[in-house]
Amino acid sequence: MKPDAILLAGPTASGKSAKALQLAQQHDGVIVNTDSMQVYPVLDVLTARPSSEDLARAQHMLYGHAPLDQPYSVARWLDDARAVAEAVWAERKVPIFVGGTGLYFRALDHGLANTPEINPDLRRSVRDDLINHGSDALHLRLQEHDPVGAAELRPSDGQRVARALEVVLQTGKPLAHFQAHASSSAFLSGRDVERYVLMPERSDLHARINKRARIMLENGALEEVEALLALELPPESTVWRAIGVTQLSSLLAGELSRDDALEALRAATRQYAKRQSTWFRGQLNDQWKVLFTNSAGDTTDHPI
RNA sequence: GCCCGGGUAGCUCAGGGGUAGAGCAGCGGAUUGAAAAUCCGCGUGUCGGUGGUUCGAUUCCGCCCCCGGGCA
Repeated sequence: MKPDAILLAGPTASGKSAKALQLAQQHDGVIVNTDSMQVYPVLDVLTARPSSEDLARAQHMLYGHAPLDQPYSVARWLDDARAVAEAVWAERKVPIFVGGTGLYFRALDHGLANTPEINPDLRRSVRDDLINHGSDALHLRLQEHDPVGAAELRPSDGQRVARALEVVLQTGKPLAHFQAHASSSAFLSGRDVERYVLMPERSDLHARINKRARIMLENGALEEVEALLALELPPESTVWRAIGVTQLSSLLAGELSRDDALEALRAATRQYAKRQSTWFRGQLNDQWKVLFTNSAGDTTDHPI
């Protein structure tokens, strides 16, 4: 029995790509990227996109398709994912959503609030204020317009404060107003969905991350960052946030030795994997099945 | 062999007669339109070993071990 869709989550370097290929071959599936950085081109190696061998073994969608100089977001991704899923279903195939971005999986499962598109000028002005005046100042403004929302956010959480502020400034309604209303974007609801999350033993995951970072550096990650820098993208481009960009830029600038840059890349990746693990532990519901792999390589599965 | 300097958290190091503290690493948590983002919390330790002085030693003294550097 084929499911309508399969969700495969897991921290970075947990072996998602290999598992995804296995599932794709088993179910005549199409692999759909569910990672916020692999949507961009250029940093193929550094963002650990599937290799050309992997791409040849199954159909892959939403990898490297997002222009670097335009804003992309979970909402755009969710629209793209729905379009892809419908096309895959039309071919009577199974979409397999694979990635490490917890928020994207949350959007798949629960949809997003129906918040209107924010005017780009307003958006930029709020983000500029965040940079120029700090998140505390922004939080004070939020208190005037949306005291309830402000009370729920830490004044130091600039990103969420800015988001709440831009919504209330444009719509006159607090963000919570939109979040409280069910959205129509949870297009998987009512379908037969299998959900898996890969959870390797932490020490094993660290070893895999450390090894992969070295291989990334040997396989052209540095040249990718050089190519990215040459594009002279605006500072607000999301791709600058990809792990490794700052570390390898420092290496290119001569501010870090190769060994120090490698260690910094590894540490940042380990920290990211930890945040991902926290998300999966805390946010995924009992419809998810955990595939736990211990350091001996044995995998056991259990409900989350 | 002798003379210095050093041995304190996973790493780099500070401290000093009342069982110790920073940075980094690490660990836990939050997460609704930049989410690989953003934010919150937590020192995890035979203070090299062993004798001695002392009410009390990681701190002072002796001896031993180890790591640097110098003189031979």
